[in-house]
Amino acid sequence: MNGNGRSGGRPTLEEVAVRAGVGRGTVSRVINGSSKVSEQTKAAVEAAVTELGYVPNRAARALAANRNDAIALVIPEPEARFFAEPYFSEVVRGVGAALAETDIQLVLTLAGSDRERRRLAQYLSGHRVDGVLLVSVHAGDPLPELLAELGIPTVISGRRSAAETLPCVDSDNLAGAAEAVRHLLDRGRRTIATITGPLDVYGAHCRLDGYRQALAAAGRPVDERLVAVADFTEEGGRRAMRELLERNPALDAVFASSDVMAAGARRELRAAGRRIPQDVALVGFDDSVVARHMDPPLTSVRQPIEEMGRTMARMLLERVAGRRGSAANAGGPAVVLQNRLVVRESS
Amino acid sequence: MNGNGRSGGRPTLEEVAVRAGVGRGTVSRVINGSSKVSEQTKAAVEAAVTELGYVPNRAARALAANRNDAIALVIPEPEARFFAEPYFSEVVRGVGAALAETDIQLVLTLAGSDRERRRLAQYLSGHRVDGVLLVSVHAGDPLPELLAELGIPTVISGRRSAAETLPCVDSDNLAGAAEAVRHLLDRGRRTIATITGPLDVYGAHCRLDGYRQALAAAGRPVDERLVAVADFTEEGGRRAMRELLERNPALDAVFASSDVMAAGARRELRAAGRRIPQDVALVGFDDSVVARHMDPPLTSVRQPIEEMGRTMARMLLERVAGRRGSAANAGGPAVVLQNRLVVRESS
DNA sequence: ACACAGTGTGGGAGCGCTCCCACAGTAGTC
DNA sequence: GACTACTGTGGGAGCGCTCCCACACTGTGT
Repeated sequence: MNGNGRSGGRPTLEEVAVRAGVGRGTVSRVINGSSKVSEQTKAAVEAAVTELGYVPNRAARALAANRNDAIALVIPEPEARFFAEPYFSEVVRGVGAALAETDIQLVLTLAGSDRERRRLAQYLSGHRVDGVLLVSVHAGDPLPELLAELGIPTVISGRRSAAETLPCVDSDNLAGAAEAVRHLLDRGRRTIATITGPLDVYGAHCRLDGYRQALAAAGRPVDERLVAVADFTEEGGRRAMRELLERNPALDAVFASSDVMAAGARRELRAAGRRIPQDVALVGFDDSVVARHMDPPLTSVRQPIEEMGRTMARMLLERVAGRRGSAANAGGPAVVLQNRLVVRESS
Repeated sequence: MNGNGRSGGRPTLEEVAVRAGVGRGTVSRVINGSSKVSEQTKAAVEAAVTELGYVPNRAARALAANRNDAIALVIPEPEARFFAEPYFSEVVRGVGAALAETDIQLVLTLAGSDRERRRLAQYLSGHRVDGVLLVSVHAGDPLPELLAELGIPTVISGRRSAAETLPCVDSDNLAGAAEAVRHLLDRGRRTIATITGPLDVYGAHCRLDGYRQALAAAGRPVDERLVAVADFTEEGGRRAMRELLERNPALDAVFASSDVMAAGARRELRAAGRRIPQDVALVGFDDSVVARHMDPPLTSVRQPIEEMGRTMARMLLERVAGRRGSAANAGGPAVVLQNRLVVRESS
């Protein structure tokens, strides 16, 4: 009646200690794989742990040790739709894989509306996670700054500019785009147009640079009439394609900076009676579901998204571990992973 | 030097109490919106809270109150690919929306490999979450049972059978399929074939039943040669379509139980020189990206996935709240949401 | 013989809350 | 005017850990 009916409940550290005939401190040391414990005691403790089916209480541990054993993955909701559809799941998969070996929770946070973003800021101020993974941050986003102030380790995906200061993981957009264009050149295409994303998005900018560099490297002049800026949407891609066709009726290849825009372009090409790939070769970017199911299947640049997620998580964990030692967000190196061209029938 | 440098740290309940000139208990009551506190004191406490920027320490709260303020969303990884691509994100979005108003964390757990599943079981045994959301559980999955034993409230998506015992949220697969078939009948199609998913998957079974019932309701006999069983993959859809064409060269419509299978079917139809929709009308299920980007765009049955996620989360929260009162998983009602046919050019 | 640095180990203190008992104050009742 | 019945409120105890100081013990060097 005095609330001491604990014998039925989940075992505590103390109970393990009693069972193993040692002190609490020793059990704690064994559990945390820490220093100096004799083999013998260690074995005894481990036996007691398995016999009792002991699982440490996360809350107690967090409270005592002042950490959370949790990191947050922040998804900027509105963007999520833009991105090649599997993007989101692949990132999660990568992050999950990196976390699988650890005892760290993945807390998912959506930050779509302004209201949600405010809630998120408030949430983060509560220091409820040890670190934060930010997916596709905008140039003007105040979140990174807030996190820096709070001293919460952060890793972002995708550089916001060439001079990214935050630790981040990106794919080599420039090289990927260049490879796509080189591929078109290799196929004998002579007049290669490109449909870009909004140029204030750094990644889109890089892809355009890749296009330019590949042409330049092949000794081809870059004709600005072959460049159309769109907005990563299908309709935008379609409009851009229409423009390009008007300006350059003789074009025989198009590199679109996203599969979705490529899908729009494809529609316009069809409407204009151009065959793919016979009349016009088409290459996209993202290697999304759209690419695989397009007719004809779309050649596309594949980003190692899962690996990016894994790398981000690993970088973050390192930072979290080293947190106490030094500055949390000291300019970590940007890791840039390679893209790969997946060739299909559209080119 | 004695570690008492707390003045700079984050404020605690106690500090708020001092500031407001009240006791700890009172602050706790205000924070938790609980009973009997005079308006006056309440206001004083709230003022102190905002002045200090107080945010409750989640770990301390969890430890003291023996709860977690967190629920887990378990994603069976391998499946995730099967499902219409946006499925995953939409569920998350719905769950996130339902949780936005609360102070409850969403913990994401991937359970792909057997190893991961074991880890998950271990994780759950640790009672680290107050409730669990299970997405697309298999008939033989031991997880629901484990959770029941542990007394952890659970809600699943998609019934495992007609006699589902767990609280769950599902969409009306039968009605959705029936609507699709009725639509084809309305369009004047006479010979309507169907490509089904594996029939031991309850949802696939229901869709086939819907097909049958719609035909029966229209007074049409159901010809079993018009039914081909596939496996929810594109290649499977293609093979099934080939079979169907061989057996019924005169068919003029196909209802596929998933968009991906429809994509396969479309390819086979093209190869066979059938035009869509002139010669053969095609309808899919899921209304995924694939459907929107198909050529021609695919008519498809749309499941209210986001709403399903929202509903699941709400059901779970109710159960978590009522946990102490009674049995956690007492046969909750299955909520079945309506599907909607999205008509596009393929039919 | 002594001091001295190591190793392992036990256990007190305390993390920031919630729970709940005790108690002051106010009001209603015989 | 003493009794009971609230309504608010304060604060002790304790949730299950980690941290760290203290205390054996072992050796080694003088």
